[in-house]
Parts: sequence; C-alpha cells; structure tokens
Amino acid sequence: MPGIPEKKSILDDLAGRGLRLTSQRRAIVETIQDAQGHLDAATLLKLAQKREPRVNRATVYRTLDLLKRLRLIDELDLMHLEGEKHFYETRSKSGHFHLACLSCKKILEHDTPTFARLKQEVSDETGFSIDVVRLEVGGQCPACRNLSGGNSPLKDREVL
Amino acid sequence: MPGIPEKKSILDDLAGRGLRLTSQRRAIVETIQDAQGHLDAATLLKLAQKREPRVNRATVYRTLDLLKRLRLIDELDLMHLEGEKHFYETRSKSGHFHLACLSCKKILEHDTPTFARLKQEVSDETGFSIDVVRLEVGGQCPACRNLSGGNSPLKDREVL
DNA sequence: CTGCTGTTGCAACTGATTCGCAAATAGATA
DNA sequence: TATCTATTTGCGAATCAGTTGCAACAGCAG
Ligand SMILES: [Mn+2]
Ligand SMILES: [Mn+2]
Ligand SMILES: [Zn+2]
Ligand SMILES: [Zn+2]
Repeated sequence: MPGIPEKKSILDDLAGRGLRLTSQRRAIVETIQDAQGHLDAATLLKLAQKREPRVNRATVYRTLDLLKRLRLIDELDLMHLEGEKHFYETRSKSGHFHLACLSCKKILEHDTPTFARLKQEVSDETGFSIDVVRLEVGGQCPACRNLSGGNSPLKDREVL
Repeated sequence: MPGIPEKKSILDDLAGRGLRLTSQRRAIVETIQDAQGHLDAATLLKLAQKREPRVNRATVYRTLDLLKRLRLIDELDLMHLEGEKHFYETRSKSGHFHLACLSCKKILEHDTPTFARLKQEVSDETGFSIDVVRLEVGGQCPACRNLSGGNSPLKDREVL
C-alpha cells in the first residue's frame, strides 16, 4: 500500500488525460476531496473560493459535470430533502449508500455485503455494464422514531 | 381477491382521508394510473388536460406532492438523463428498481429477491423505519454494449 | 340549498443549472 | 524564455423545474 498519495489522485487522473490543471480545477477538486460530508454546488463554490478566489459558479458546474462523466465523483439526490439541488462525493469512498431521515433530515451512510451481491446479480441478470449505482433510502432514524411516540406510522396530521 | 377494483384505489384512498375529489384530482390520478411508463410533471399535465382541460400546472405539482407524502406514488430521478426533472409511478407497481442506459436512454425495470432482502437488512441493521427506497442503476444496456464495439469501456472520446 | 373550508388558477417568483462568446491561460513547442 | 493555440474561464443572460400568495371557486356535510 502506498503512503498517502490518495490525495492527488483525481488531479493526476485529469492530467493523465491531457486535461489542463488550472488553479480553478485544483481548488474545486481539492475542496471535494478534503470535504467531510456531501457538498452541493453552492457550498462547493464557497469553499473552493477560499482556496482560489477566482473560481466562478459556471466553472464549478462544468467541473462537476466533467468529474461525473469521468466517474471520479458520484452525484447524490439524498431524497431532495431541501430543494432540488444535488450533492457530490468522491468515488473512492464509494460502495456505500445513503439513508435520509425525513424527520430530522440527517444523512446516514451504510453498507452491507448484500448490496455488493445485488449489484453483481443485476449485472448478471440484465446484461447491463454498470457505471453508476445509486441506492437511497428515506425514512425515520431510530432517534426520531422514539421521539415521535410509539403510535402508528404516518398519522394524517404529520403528512397533510 | 377482488375483481378489478385496483383502478380507483388512489381516489378511494384520498376520499377515505376526507380529501376532496375534484375533477382535477380525478384527471391527474387517473392519468398516472393509466400511464404505461414513467411520467414527468409536464407530460402528466398535458395528458391530464386531455381528460379535463381545467387542469393547471400548479395543481399537478400540488397533487404530486400530496400523493408523494401519502406514499401513493414514487418519485424517480432516472439518473436525470435529460434535464433535472423527476418522474412518477404508482406505488402498486412498486418493489422493482430502474436501470437507465446512458447510451440509448432507455429505462429498464428489474427486480430480484436480493433487493427485498437488502431492504430488510437495512431496516434491521440501522433501525430505520423505511418509507421509500430508490435504487437506480446507470450503465449500458446489452444492445448498446455490442453496438459500440467490444473494446474497453469509457474511451476518452465518448466521455469528453 | 347553503355555508364552510379545502382547492384551484393565475402569474409572478425562486433556486438550480446551463449557455454563448470574448478574454485568459496551461502547456506544448521553438 | 518567448510564442502559439486549443482549452478553459468569467460574465451575465437565459432556461428549466418547481413553488407561492391570494382571490375566486367548488366539494360535500348539514
Ligand atoms: Mn456518502
Ligand atoms: Mn434529482
Ligand atoms: Zn431523524
Ligand atoms: Zn442502450
């Protein structure tokens, strides 16, 4: 196993394809890689501008699109809990999927061997060559579940 | 098993909750139920207006939101192959998931017992009470796979 | 039939993302 | 290092999906 060369991997990949390493791309990519959670485009712009003020919103979207097409990042909907924006995370930490609590809006990451098996089965059964798999679950986290009383799920009051 | 009362189930559900069965809701709900494939809001509006011209775009969105919250329909992203719009289908035909061919943009529905097992596992392992599960796969369908030559996946030309 | 209250149409508005084009610049080349 | 050129960017306007406030409308209980 290498030391910690993981850090520059996306930029290396871009360079390897003959793409230009502009200061903007560096700032955007490094921001995504250093981010703890899931970033939306607006947040990514703000954070990237701390590293390189000359980053424009359009460039963020163009770079996200590029990284998506190169399969270096994954796009998440996270059940669109607030608005229609999307979120992004690096592929390296991939394999997991996301649970969104519809009450407290927290996002939980999870994985289980059955998920990998499912992908394999889908590939085998359908003949698809799979590029992206997005599994998202919406529900109520254990904390919110207790908090909202132990009665029946989905009382009218809560949903209407 | 009942005869074919399935048809009115959504409207019955709405009525049972004391919600009003307006001509607009009828048109929208029946359009969704009769639809073969996956409808986006704009298409749904157009089709619903054939049954009842007095259907407005806002009402379509409000009704979709209502049906979503009541868990009577599911919202799909279908990998946002074109634009950022969403698609809808009735819950009754639920249980399956969707494969989107990134080349020909066809949508394939699929299911496998492992999918049900996965949901159960997720529920057990995380303690979440699950309301919605969305599994979407992006890739290349068998037809497009052959068509694009048997060489390595993702040539630069195709992605840049 | 009447009245109350939930629903709707309208048209303006928002938020997210995309676009065309001229200016800037990374990286190859001399 | 200076030059060249295709790629990338900034800008600001445009598009697209979805939302909203409010007055008019219309289910449906009584
Ligand atoms: Mn994640
Ligand atoms: Mn989406
Ligand atoms: Zn919660
Ligand atoms: Zn295809």
